[in-house]
Amino acid sequence: MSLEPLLKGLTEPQKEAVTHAHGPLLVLAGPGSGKTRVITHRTAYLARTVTEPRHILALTFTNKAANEMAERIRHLAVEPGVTCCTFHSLCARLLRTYAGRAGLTPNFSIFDQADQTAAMKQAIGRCELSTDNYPPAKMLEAVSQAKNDMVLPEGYEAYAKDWSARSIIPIYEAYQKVLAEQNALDFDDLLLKMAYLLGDDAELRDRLQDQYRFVLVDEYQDTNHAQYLIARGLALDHENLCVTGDPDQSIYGWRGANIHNILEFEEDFPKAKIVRLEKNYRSTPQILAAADAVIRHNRKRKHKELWTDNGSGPPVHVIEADDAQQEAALVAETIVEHIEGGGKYDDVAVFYRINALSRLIEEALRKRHIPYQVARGVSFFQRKEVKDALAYLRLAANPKDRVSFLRIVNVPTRGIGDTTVERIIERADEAGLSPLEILTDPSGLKVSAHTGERIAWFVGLIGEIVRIAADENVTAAVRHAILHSGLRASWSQAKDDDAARNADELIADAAEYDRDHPEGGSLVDWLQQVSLMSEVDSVDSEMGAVTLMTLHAAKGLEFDRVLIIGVEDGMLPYRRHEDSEADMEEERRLCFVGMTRARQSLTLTSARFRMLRGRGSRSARSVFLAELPREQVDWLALPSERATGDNRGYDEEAAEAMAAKYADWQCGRLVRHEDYGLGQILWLRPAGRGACAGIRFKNDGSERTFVLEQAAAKLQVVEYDDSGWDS
DNA sequence: GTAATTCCTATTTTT
DNA sequence: TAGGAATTAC
Ligand SMILES: Nc1ncnc2c1ncn2[C@@H]1O[C@H](COP(=O)(O)OP(=O)(O)OP(=O)(O)O)[C@@H](O)[C@H]1O
Repeated sequence: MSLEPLLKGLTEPQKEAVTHAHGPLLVLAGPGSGKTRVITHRTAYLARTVTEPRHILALTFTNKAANEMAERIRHLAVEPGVTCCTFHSLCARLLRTYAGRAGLTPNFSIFDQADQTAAMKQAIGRCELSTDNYPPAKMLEAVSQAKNDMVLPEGYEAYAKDWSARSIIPIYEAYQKVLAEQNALDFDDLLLKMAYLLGDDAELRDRLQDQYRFVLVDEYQDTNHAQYLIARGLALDHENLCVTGDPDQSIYGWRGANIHNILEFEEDFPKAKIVRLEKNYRSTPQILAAADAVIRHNRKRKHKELWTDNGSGPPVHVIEADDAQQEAALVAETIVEHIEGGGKYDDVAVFYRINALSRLIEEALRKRHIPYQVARGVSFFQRKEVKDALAYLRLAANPKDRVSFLRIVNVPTRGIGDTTVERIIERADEAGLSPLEILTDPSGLKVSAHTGERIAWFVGLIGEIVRIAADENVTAAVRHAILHSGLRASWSQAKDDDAARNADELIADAAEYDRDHPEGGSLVDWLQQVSLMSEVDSVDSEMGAVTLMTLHAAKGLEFDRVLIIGVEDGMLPYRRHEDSEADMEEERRLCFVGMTRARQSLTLTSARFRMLRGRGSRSARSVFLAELPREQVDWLALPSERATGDNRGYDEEAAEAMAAKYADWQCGRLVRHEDYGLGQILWLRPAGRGACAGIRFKNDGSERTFVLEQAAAKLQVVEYDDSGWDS
């Protein structure tokens, strides 16, 4: 196969990026402009001209994206050998291969959220602190943030913003110790350890640079500092690093993603070539115009032109429903009409800001017999029964995994109760051994003969799993764990059919793994794959079903018809508490990402009233709806059936009037207040018949809230000043 | 040591 | 509202 077809379907700038083989390259472009396509074709091009497949590393944001890319690369007549995966799986693989250099053993466990919480509780306990004053979730958040910034406990003092933040140093230290003792890493450790290893071990760095002579990173705007160091470390000398991304689609700031990685790429790599793609191949002009109108309201951005040749489509739809049930029914109705018009279920996706919103939609779809799939890859593996089954396997793979041990020593109940477990743990801590090692030789444990028997049986079971995993395959080990642990029996006794079904699904997953890895597969590797699963991985775009997922999970995907639900003030933009403020710019980018997934038709819906957290709440119109180009949008505001008169935020005329009156008021704009001086608008939101604004003042750095109608006399907008990024 | 009950709280987004 | 955690009864 010649190179011809590889380059044929590309525009000039795309071709430029694909064929610019050596040196740093930044592809900076808006949605649907073919960034992922460039990465794919470039990989194929490199593999077939200047290097071999095994010397190419392509990093993606999700496993699904990695698999799809691998598939497309194959279709471009490239021999196998390209490494195509996420940062996390790359690091996990390398850390296993070079475990010794990183001070690990190759069978380390990877701790997910629940495991991390368990480990954190242990750590807090060891510090003799209470989880009341030091909530594990909060502690983990702080630790994760530090790790994303490559800060170790030793460096935390300088990193901590204030005195009180330092109080977590001993907890952070203890947490790391707890993980190390169990031969476990959390998600962030995978990146952090790899980044440090690359920085410290020049020999390894050279070796890896020689292995990966060309590095490509998609969705670069959402990489964190550790990922940045890894990418840079792998390309330090050859500088064959190609990154693509769109600052307007950075939506993981809350997880430590650093938008400056992409903004400062040129400074990091002065020799960088920059390619901009401005033509959108995905969406209709109507969708692009609407998305652009919204994202324009972000002040901290550089505008990018985006145009399309695509034919005109229907106007963007807005549906303002009375309540969430009605909204869900209308979504279902829209989908039914789509099918009656000859469309397919596959073409349709429903996005929402938080997972909880999927429920009503699911109900409505079921009522109309609409097939659907929910992107919930991860939560399957977080189900109690699945985690229980996995704990047996993880313990078999890594006997030091105390979290897994504690999870299932007595699940299902087998007569190894709290007192016995306490004694085991005590002994383990004294002897510096793992609980399982203590049980292997329980002579020093003062337990009854009966308990001793149970213990011996348990140790035997784990041993069997180890043997089966080594001699047979993963499927057999999983099946053995579920069957012989008594888990299956306990579920059928409790008539828990769901649990049994999920266990079967787990076995099926293992079977698929065994099929895909006729050789070279292992329990450790399967467990790793399971741990690093991403949310969208389970989505099948050809299964004849409507797809439901969060806006975050939608990144990088595309659908003919997109519906975004819950576009209400407080939901999108999301506000956690009534009085907290959303990161408006990131919320707006999230909305933008969702909108730009649509090829043909885009519908935004909202509900004036919805039940949430067990109580009802009313909400005002989202600013993002107000930012849409009114004249180009087909707007349907359903009349309120509730004659309470209590939907102030939705008073049409008031909203219109407010929009006109405060047209100049936008986030990021500078304002002057008679008393406080110069300030910047941090956020705006409708309130009653007017608007509320949060403003940070330059003089004293204070943040104050104003009701605009009341403050109008003292507060005014400073004339337009495009101060861009540094404002 | 186990099972049942109540209570009680936490719910953004995810690798 | 729903899930887990703690408390209570057996
Ligand atoms: N030169 C081209 N000719 C025809 N179609 C193209 C071309 N480039 C891209 N496309 C199509 O446009 C769509 C979007 O491409 P792609 O997913 O690569 O964009 P992207 O920039 O990565 O998007 P996003 O940032 O929104 O995820 C895809 O369906 C792709 O096939």
